[in-house]
Amino acid sequence: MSTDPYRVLLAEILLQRTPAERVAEFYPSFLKEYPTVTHLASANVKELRKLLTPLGLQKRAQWLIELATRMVKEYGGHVPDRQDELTKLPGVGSYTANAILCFGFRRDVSIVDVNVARVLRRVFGLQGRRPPSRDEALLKLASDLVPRGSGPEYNEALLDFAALVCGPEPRCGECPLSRLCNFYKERVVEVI
DNA sequence: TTCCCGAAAG
DNA sequence: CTTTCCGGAA
Repeated sequence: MSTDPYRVLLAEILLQRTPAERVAEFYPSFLKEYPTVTHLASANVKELRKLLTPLGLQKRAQWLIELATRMVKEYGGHVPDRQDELTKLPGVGSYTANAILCFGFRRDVSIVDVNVARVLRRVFGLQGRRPPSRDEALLKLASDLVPRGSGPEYNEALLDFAALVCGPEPRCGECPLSRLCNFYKERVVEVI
């Protein structure tokens, strides 16, 4: 796992509303073109946009350049390591900021995307259908669950679990959590 | 058609 | 609060 905050930032911006598998396909070429914050800050908008074409959301080209430019000017060419500073940057919301803090700086913060939210709601029997970023109860729960010292490993596992096992169509038959999952219990009752 | 490791703008 | 950004695979 890459722990260079810049690489994490770049990856997380590319992953927004974009399948991880397709990002993985193009990420190496991005990193080769723009290996550091400084390279990205002086990037050509049109070239960057061309690289982004197969991934969609081309606003990200403008975001990335402004982002890098401001990191050079305001943070000495480094990625800031505070949530409030990160979310001031274009294209960086609460989710992306937490992902950078976790995977780039090894902070034990929670990372709650729509998939993780689905898992937590199922397991703990929560109702919410609001966006995860505004569901305070869910965020509190998610935060309390992060094991001290293992934030990155825990979050990566949870993300993968949400994608591979507890997806939109849950695979309860091969799920190790079914015994303690509220959703599974309700489901069994439903079948009977 | 929906969905993808969201954020900004309206 | 809702819409828009965005292409491509399933």
